[in-house]
Amino acid sequence: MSQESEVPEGDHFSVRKQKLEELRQRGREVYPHKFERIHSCQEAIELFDPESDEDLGAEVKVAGRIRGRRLHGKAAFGDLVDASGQIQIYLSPNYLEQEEQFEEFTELWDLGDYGGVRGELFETNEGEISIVVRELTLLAKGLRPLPEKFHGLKDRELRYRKRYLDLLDNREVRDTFKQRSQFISALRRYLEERDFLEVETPMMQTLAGGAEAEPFETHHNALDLDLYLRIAPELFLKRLLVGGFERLFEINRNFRNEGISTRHNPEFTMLELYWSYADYEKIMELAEELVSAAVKEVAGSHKTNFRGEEIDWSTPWRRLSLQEAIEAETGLEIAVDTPPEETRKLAADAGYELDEKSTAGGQLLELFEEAVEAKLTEPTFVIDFPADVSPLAKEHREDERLAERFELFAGGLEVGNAYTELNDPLKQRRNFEEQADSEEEIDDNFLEALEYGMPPAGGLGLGIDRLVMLLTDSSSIRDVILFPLLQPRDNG
RNA sequence: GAGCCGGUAGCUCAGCCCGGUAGAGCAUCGGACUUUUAAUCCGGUGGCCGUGGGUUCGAAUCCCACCCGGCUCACCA
Repeated sequence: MSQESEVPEGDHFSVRKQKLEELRQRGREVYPHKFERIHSCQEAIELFDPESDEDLGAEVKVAGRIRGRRLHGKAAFGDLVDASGQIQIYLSPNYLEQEEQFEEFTELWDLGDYGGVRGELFETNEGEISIVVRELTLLAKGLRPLPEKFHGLKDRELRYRKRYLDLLDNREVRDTFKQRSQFISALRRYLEERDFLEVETPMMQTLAGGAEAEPFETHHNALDLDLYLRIAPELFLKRLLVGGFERLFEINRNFRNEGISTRHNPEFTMLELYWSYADYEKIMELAEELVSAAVKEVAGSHKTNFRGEEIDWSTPWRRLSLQEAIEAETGLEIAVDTPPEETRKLAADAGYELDEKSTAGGQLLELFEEAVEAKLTEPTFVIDFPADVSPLAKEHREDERLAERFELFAGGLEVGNAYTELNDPLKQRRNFEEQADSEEEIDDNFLEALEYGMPPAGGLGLGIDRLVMLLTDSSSIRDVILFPLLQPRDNG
């Protein structure tokens, strides 16, 4: 530096602020507006010609964050990182156009600062393609130290609260979220290519219907109107079937005011699609083609690993009825209309403690969830659910005690739910009335829409977060949601 | 909501059983060093030991409550 160092001791933050001031006093812009980057780090490396006899190769102009720095008196090395990768920069007063930039770099720059670099490519004695720096531009001063590079950021709480640091330090995290994006993009493309229309329906609803879940409540001031965040888009998407859209889908958030777990975040992403004139058989074919194609596209293979087990997404997928699934796992043959107390007793004898449910179907479902669900590793359609737990599904064409409904499981997780949609407005009203608690309001506007005539249709819901968990071998849903909900803290 | 585990320097971690006044590596600061790459060498700074209470002459350490997080379970998708 010019005379004595102006950088006294102190904590990281104040030391860096003083360096920033010192740079400003030297006339340096600390947060410039732009930088004409010409090459990514990766492109710069690829530009290097190992055959050339020249000491110095092509001129490049790169920008990124300084993640490593090795100072050697009159020489210095730095690692410049951008989204494409990283490249080493080499500084020496001999090469810099402004010699004083050398001590700026060694004394006033810090790890984590953003910088732009112009210089020529060369290969070091150790064989690393590097840039000998001619001109150095500070692009943004960092005031806090980044987590240590070698061990990375490990603290789970910090990783969720400060996801930007997690992304900076942990490559797997970056890869997971890239794959999430690619997966959703692949699903969308597949559906668009088949003439499905993407729509958006209300997140804020006066009645939270389409699923059974506790909603979040909110309020519109100007209308003085209580509203709910949606728990499902289903009832609105079906209105659009009435409106004549024959193939449609929505990829968006649902909100459920329930417990948080490794499989549950209060807001989560669902794909829901509806297809006029299709039934649940056709929806099964679509679902397996859609998901296996998207998995293949993102993973490069139909096989993925989840919690140490391989999942093979090749079609066709296994199909078995709910009753078959229960019998295969427990040996219990239980009819859909076996009274709930009896089912509970039979299950208890077989070693399954069930919560009390009011309906026969509810008790059967409980047994399935308890005994079977976690064991369904390979993609499996469990079909033909009890009608009394499927109020939005059409009754089974061969057995009115059943609904034409399937759920999709993989890796022990429920990832999909689908029906031949109920389009009989009178039956739908009866189902709502039978199901509704006395307090609960029925969505009359939806029923009115059905009364105008909804075409026969199949519908499907896919839990995107859980599919991404399976795709990326993430054991917690928080690892596939960039900012999972956490209890707020003072610092974060 | 319940059970178990965890919270010590900016980061990664020891110390806790068995109480005696706070440690390491990286980062940071000062010094040496012109091809290093987890650079190296020498010397420093840095802590309300999650919060509050209790026991004790003395608490990071033992006890109680609470906060935050993780895992398992419950509710659910």
